[in-house]
Amino acid sequence: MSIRVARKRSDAYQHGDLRRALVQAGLKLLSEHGVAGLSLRAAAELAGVSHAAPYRHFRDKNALVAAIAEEGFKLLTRAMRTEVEACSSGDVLLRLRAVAHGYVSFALAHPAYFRTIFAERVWLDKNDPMKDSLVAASRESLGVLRGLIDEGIRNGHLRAGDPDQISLAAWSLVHGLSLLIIDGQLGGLCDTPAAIRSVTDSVGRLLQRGIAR
Amino acid sequence: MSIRVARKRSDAYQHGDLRRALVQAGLKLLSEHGVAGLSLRAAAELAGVSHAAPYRHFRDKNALVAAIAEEGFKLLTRAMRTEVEACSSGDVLLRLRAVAHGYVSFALAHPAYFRTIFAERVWLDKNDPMKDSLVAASRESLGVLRGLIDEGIRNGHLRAGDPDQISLAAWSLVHGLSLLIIDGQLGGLCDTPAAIRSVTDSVGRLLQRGIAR
DNA sequence: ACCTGAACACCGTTCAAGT
DNA sequence: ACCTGAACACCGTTCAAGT
Repeated sequence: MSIRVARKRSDAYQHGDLRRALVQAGLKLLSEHGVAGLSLRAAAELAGVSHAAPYRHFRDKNALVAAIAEEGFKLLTRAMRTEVEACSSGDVLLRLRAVAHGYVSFALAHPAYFRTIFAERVWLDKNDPMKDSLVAASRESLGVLRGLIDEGIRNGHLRAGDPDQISLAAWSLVHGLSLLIIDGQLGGLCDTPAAIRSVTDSVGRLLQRGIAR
Repeated sequence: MSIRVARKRSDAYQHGDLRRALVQAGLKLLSEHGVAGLSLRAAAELAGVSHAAPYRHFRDKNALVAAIAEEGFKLLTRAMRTEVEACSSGDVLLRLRAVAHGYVSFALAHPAYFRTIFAERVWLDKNDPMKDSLVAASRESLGVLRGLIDEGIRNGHLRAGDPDQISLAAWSLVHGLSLLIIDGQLGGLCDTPAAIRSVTDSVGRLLQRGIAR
């Protein structure tokens, strides 16, 4: 996907929607140059604006990263929902596997983006006024998984248990697997989409055997 | 733990063991100022040496990070071994839980360090001549987990299965859980050692139910 | 062989000044 | 209200020069 960044016309006094343009620029930088390539100055330049201009819209770099992360969670949520709907099965276990696949696939397709979403500094900055909406976006992402687990427990396809614990286990599993792959720990094990599905499924099945009735 | 960095005496021509001093300085910077606080220039200053001196020992910052990561894997390995030995049970499942606890505890005790160990750039740089020993250190870490799983399959405490798959699932689970906690995703759920053990155990049990005989 | 100091191209952040 | 340009304190990296 090619990301468009609205540039300020050089004869204009104002940009119009600089905030949005900076977020788009950040996404472009992340996807083209990785985490290290994301800088306020580079984003400002892509938006056709001076390097100090972003400070009218974000109080620091971390605030821009938080805005990008929020956008990222929405994309992650959509990626998981799309997989679940494509599955179109009544079987909760199959749909859980689809969510897992959506999660891992998103991470592999947008590694720098995925890492940025979970970058600690975004989460540990208590004063960020944007934090509420970021947390909301994150909860919605996790909600896709959580909803299926609740449903499985309710209709008896999953063994009775604490849904918080089960969600956390499932989330940890797909999160860890995603990071091990994109950090290169598995030595290029997952190059093809088929290989991704195979690894995700086989790892997921082991947990499923533990939580299924 | 307070980390000592050997400084060059200002009247001396050479440092003596600058390479080692820079790695120690890196560890100190990581533990005191986080990932963002780790810079070649700051490490050089801690070692009492000019900012260009490190380039006689590391071809770039990434090479220093790789050396730090190698040291980190050794500490991680020791942390897991210590937990397993303290467990002193013949039960593979109990010892697996001890390994899991060692892994997660290490991550929570040294978050910046843990993140650095797995930083993608360290792994994706194919040309780094140090990569072989880094990979060896990483394999030894994973070997602690892997050894227990092999043993469990051999003596029948674990269900028969592909040990690669089972190891990957277990590793993904503890890795994901560690990162979700240190990245603040769980909202300060794990503040006390008891809470860490409780979460690790409950999540681990779900996977164990899937892989135990 | 090992280290220094100056230099270059980047950062994030602040602030007075412009429109 | 929004943006610019200069400034400051940091980076990583290179390179001629010193011991």
